[in-house]
Formats: sequence, structure tokens, C-alpha cells
Amino acid sequence: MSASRRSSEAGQVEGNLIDMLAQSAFVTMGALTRLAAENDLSLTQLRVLAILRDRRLRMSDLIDYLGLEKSTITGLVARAEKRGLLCRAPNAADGRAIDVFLSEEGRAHAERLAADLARFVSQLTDVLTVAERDQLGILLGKMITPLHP
Amino acid sequence: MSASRRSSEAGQVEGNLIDMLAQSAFVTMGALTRLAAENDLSLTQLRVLAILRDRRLRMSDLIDYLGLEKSTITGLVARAEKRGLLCRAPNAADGRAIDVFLSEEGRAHAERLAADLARFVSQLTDVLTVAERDQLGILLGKMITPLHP
DNA sequence: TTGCTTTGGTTGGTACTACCAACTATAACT
DNA sequence: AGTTATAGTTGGTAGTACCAACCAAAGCAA
Repeated sequence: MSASRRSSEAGQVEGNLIDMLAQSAFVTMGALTRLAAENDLSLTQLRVLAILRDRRLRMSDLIDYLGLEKSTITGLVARAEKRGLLCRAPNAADGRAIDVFLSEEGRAHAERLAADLARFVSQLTDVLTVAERDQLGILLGKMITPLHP
Repeated sequence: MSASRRSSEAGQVEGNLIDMLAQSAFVTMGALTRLAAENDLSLTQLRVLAILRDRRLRMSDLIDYLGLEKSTITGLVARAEKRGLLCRAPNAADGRAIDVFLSEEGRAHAERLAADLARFVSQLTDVLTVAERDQLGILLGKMITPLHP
């Protein structure tokens, strides 16, 4: 596992896949966390903005996307709403449900974050050739797509 | 960015590298978080155990590894110590410093976690051929190694 | 050597995350 | 209609992570 920055000591470039996946996850999450912090957001809030960028969801959908307790979502959305990042509105079809979607300000935030993230990732993948980048995208895609049918 | 599980809708398997990296990071982090939760740990505590698995560090080193505020580390280590996962001892060479290292129980925990993680990752990479797995490890390694010289 | 600065860690306080259990209200089922 | 299931909220707890303020040992300087 070895979540540290230097768990696989130099030399063995191929490393072990477990370490590589865990480490790249931590690196990416670290970057995302920093990115969020720079924009005065938490990682979870950043996720919410990202998810809502091209969707209008009910609370319960958001729960599915994030895999968190509903009370957690309530608080999350409430704080984000208070900050003007997103809006709540009753769902037209279901009297129990509440829809959530980005406000103007939230959308602007989300766009900026997406751009920043893109910049970070390209910096991270700079060391790879274009072919390698494609290859990496394909492999990760193949690994992940089974998870969301 | 699109941190969601299904941000890149079906079809374009190659996806876009940014999405793929972010998503695989979230998937991996999700698994790590679940793994940690099953063992009654937080993600950060799991990281600490992973880092200390083959090291004895001073607090300040731990700060570097985790990239968190020192007061955060103090609390983290204090709670883990109270739970018997790790030990604190004054550093022999520097009167100000405190060494941190795994207890027996902490070590056992860490081993178990490493095994569980390995199991999870292999399940995740099951869809890949052996050659693809190697390739993925190489690419991730190449991408990450520059970050820890 | 005495005094100033830097480094290593802790303490106290705040905001947020995330969980659980208990609750209200609408919807769906029989 | 009456029961059951679903959608969200509220209240309470533990943990994460930050900041500012602090103490003590170490390093450096005059």
C-alpha cells in the first residue's frame, strides 16, 4: 500500500501496480484538495460542483453519486447554498424531492476549477509522450468503466 | 473534471485523460476510505499506518509526508496513540523532536490493510490483461516518480 | 556566555465532514 | 383508507484540518 510519496524507492520504475494506483490517487487527491482549498472549498464541495456542472439532480441522486449519508448531503448542500454556490428547489414531479443545481456563481466557480484542474493534470502528464497519454487514458478508462454501467 | 462516477457517458472508452485520472483517483480513494472505515480508521489514519509501516519518523517528517498542519498531526498521532496503534518516544538526537512508530497492534493492522488493499486493487484491475496491467504500472510510475526524487 | 532567532511540538478555538438515530411529509401499495 | 416505503431534515457525536498563540530545546551571534 504505502501511501507515502516515496514508498517505492528509486530504480524500479515499473513499480508495483498497487503502489502506483494508490500513490497516483493520493497525488491526484492532494492536487484536488489544494485546488479546492485555493478556491475556498472542501474536496467534497468541489466534487459536488463537478457533479452538478452538467446536471440538475435530486438530493437522493447526489447521495448516490457521492456515496455519503443523506444527512451529510443535507449539510453539504445547505452550506453551499448559503454561500450562493447552488440552489435548491422542490421537484415538480415528486412532492418529497428537492432538486439541486448550480447557481450562476457556482457555475463560474466550476468552470474555473475545471480549467485549473486541466492545467494541473497536463503538468502531471507532461513527462509522458502523447502516445503514452492516450494509452494511459485508455487503460484507466477500461479499468473504471465497468464501475458505472 | 467531473468527479462523478458517470461523468463521461458511455461510448468514448478512451475518455479524456483528465476525467480518467480524477475518476480513478476518486474510485481508489473511495475504496481506500471504505477499507479504512471497515477497519475503523479514517483515510488519514490509514495513510499514517501505511507510511509508518517501514519507517520510524519524527513528527516533522510525518508533517512533510502528509502535507498537513503540525497541529493536525499532533491530534492525529495523539488519537492513534490512545488507540494503541502507534507509539511516541523522544528523539535521542534532538531534545525537541518526538519519534513516532507503529506498535505491535498497529503493525498487525497495517499488514491486514495492505492485504485487503491488494485484494481490492486486483479486483479493480481484473478487467485488464497482464500486459495491460504492466503497462499501466509503468505509465503511472513514470508519471509519479518525478514527484519524489 | 548571554541574548535573539529558528525549529519542533502542543494547546485552544473554529468550521466542516460524516455518521447515526429520530423525526416529518409525501408517495406507493394492498 | 391504512400501512409501508421513500425523501429530506434535525440534533448529537467524533474526527479532520486549519489558525494563532504558546513553550522548550537548538543554533547562531555578538
